[in-house]
Amino acid sequence: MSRVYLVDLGQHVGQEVVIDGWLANMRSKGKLHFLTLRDGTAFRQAIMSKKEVSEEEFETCGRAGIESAVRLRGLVNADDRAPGGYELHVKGFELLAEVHDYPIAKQSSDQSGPGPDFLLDRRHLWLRSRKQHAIMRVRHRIAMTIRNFFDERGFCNVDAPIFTPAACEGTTTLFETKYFDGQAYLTQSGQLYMEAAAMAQGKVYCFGPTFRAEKSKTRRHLTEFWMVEPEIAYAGLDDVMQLAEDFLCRIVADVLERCQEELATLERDVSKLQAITGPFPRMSYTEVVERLNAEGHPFEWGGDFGAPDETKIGSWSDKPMMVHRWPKDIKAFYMAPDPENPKVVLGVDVIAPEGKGEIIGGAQRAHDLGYLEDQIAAHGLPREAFEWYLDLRRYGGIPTAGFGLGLERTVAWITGTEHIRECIPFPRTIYRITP
RNA sequence: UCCCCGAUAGCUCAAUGGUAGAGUAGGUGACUGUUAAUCACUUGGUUGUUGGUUCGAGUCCAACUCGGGGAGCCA
Repeated sequence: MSRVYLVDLGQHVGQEVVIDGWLANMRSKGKLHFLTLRDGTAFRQAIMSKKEVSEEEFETCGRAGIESAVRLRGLVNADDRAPGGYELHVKGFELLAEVHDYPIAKQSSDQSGPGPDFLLDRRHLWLRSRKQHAIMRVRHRIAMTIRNFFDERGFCNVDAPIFTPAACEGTTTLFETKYFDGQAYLTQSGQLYMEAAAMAQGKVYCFGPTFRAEKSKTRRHLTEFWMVEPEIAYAGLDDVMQLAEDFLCRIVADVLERCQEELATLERDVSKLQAITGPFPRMSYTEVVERLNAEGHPFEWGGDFGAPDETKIGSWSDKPMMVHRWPKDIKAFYMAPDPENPKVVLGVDVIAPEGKGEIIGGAQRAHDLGYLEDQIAAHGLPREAFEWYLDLRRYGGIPTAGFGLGLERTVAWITGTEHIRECIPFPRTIYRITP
């Protein structure tokens, strides 16, 4: 008799097995206990009949509270009445850790659950719930797909530093920290380092945490989030748009294939995900502005899109929308100017469907030394901090291109989660740094 | 930094300025196929803090504290 994980229960029908887990829920009906077990791999049902266990085991189990740790021995049966199709008929019960006051109560169908602050204060326990478990599994699958996708395409993983000497993009607020006798900042993007790496390795990506000290209080913002940033040497805007499209299609396809149970738990409308196939619509910024105005949604050329604008743009397609060639004045200093129109730069934003907002920002990088020097000065950035970056143009400078994808926003879109804070294990927001 | 909203039982929320309520969770009991079980009974309160108006404040006013949504900014 061997210990078995709940997810593998179906492979042991007719066998007697041992399950180590926790009591996610229990319903008692007279001389029967229905236990919902979880062990990290899945949630499955066990049934304990009074006549098949000792009096003491039956009573002890009946008194055990939610989240008690239990070891069960029993026979695996296939049964259509059991969620998941299989259940354990208990023959032996051992209470490993008794719990009677678990702080997160189960919710009833016609009542709303606990509020966000209550649950976030107990995030270390909330992670055990079905929904949070499913979201973390999808997050894991996306993270694995990110690494697999780039590895299969010959990208080298070159990670960027967390401590940086200055802003990568200048405009956004950085977290400051002491660094021995001096000062350092937490990275807001690994991109500049990826440009250096791309000129060493050809095709590279970094994948790690990123920090923004913006005082944003919205469902789309965290102060610490994960970003994957590929960068390719000898590549342009069109290359990077195609890469982003292939990348998103692969992520969606992998989740659809390997996270079916999680998507069901999350009650995700999978038809919305099945619609995510190439090609994605591509519109220039100027075309978007013209269409917005044509549809009675006034918008002046030169501004950045707000949330209502993004929602409108997102409504034009069931697929991610690629908006390219943005006004130079509202984009970062390093973006390459469009040779056909000096007022715009070769950048692209990808707006996710279903109102989930921007998930990708990318660009072809300016490789002309003089242009970059002018841009650094025009943005008021400290020239000394960028000397190494300018070296990339002095020594073999060629066009590189890449993008950044926000992991949590992608998880929120694919899982259909309203708040980004549920898409990272321990969220960091402007008012929260615990647990 | 700005705008809007909120704070009442462990949790989610009600309560014309006039006795503090319900659901749920917890507790006790019943039930051999439950699916977030059901049914009966039951414990549970310094209404965020401070001050004010009033015969009387959960309710009206002010300030403060904490939080939520959004703007800006961005992944």
